[in-house]
Amino acid sequence: MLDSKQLRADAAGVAANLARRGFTLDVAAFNALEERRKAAQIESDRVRAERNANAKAVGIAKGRKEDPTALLARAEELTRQLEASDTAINAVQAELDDLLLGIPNLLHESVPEGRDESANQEMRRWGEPRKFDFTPKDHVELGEQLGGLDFESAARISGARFAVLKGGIARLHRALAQFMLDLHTGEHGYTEAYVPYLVLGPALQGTGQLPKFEQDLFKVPVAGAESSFYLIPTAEVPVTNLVRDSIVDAKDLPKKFVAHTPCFRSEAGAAGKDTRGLIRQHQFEKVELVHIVKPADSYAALEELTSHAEKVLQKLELPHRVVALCAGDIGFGSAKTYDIEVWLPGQNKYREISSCSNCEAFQARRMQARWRNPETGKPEPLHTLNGSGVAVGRALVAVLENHQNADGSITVPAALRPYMGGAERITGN
RNA sequence: GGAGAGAUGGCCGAGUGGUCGAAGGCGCACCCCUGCUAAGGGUGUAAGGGCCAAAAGCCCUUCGAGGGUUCGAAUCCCUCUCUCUCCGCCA
Repeated sequence: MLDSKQLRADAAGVAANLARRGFTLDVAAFNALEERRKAAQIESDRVRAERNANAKAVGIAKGRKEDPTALLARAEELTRQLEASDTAINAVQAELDDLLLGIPNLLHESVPEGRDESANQEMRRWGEPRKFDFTPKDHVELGEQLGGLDFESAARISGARFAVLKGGIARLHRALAQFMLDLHTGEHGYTEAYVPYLVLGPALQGTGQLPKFEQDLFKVPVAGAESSFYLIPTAEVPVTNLVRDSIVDAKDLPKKFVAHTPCFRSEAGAAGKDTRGLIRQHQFEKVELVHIVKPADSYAALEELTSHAEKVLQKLELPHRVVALCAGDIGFGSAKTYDIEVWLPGQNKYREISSCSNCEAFQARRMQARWRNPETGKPEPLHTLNGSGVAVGRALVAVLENHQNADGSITVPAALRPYMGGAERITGN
């Protein structure tokens, strides 16, 4: 959520920034609501102050054995007034919250202009797409030939957008996740976290998925309870919420977490898109990186986090490029995002395998996640960042397609062999 | 699932209807004294919001959450959540 002080002080500037993403901020509506809220709060505070003073006077009068009848009459009147002013303030506040929670984050000045992904800016490339002396297959064909990728069974069990992995490919999938965790904890200084996969609404509101994007989530009702669980769409949700409602000591920053979790997405708006293979599933695994940092450090942290995700692909010998998302393509809560795209020979193009975002204070404000700034002595919002390090399912796709051989077998990249019992190749069962 | 106990400020912990946002301690910050290795004294120290150009100051809210009783609730009542102990069950 945006800083409402900034919104009040510079509504036009905020609106101009949001317009870059194609979001129209109704400044007049905000100002009107804010005026109403302020008036209601002043009135409510005034009545409450009088009621408090009056109640105190009653106590004092009784202590002195004086007659409190007049004070009591006034008190009843004040209580009635208070009910009215509370109703008014609650109504305005609810409207204002709705408005504020639906406004996306401000963009960093370095974000390129543009309406859609065609305007994204390539920052760098690593590796050369391999020249095949045979026609490379895509991962679906490779996986089915190897007997390790079974979409038919998955469809029977759970319908579309699920997969069953078996044998060497299932192990490769597991190996990828283990490898990434070990790399990030061992070489990049992350603390591993194991977190809940079912979360409550406030956690999702903290990271920005709620209230606006409920249709993207799987909701799990609990018998007899009024609140439901949601399946996490990314580990970003439980991990970033580790600092919700807390004031972190400056000496404990930065915090860097890595977590491997399944992710669940309803893909409500993606009908017909990427229906082939493992690219877009309802359930997939991801290794997620989260940084909790001082505001002054967050852009350096974004570069660092992105480089950590790239390192995974480099060790797996997977050609890739880094792209700065343009204004119109950037996610709701992010101020700046780099996507990492891996080369997929089966599709003959680069496909997203990681998305690294600096959310600045956007999530921190929603979560009340703060640090005590030694310079001011005051609690101030932290900056939060997250990025995939990387998506395991898509990494599996990339390994299969990039390291395939003419006979349909897969060469296991050296970095993964320790996790594969030393195996150098995956062949059919 | 059953029975019981609890939830108060960064931490510990007092507080059962009225100047309680809350004693005391720890921690932290600053100051003073002393200076023979370790202490002694003082002051300050929650968050969120509002009025104000700003500071000062003042006001409101918050004692797990929500509701209720009351002129007035940390304190009484109800519901819920979480934690701990014992029993049951279980990976």
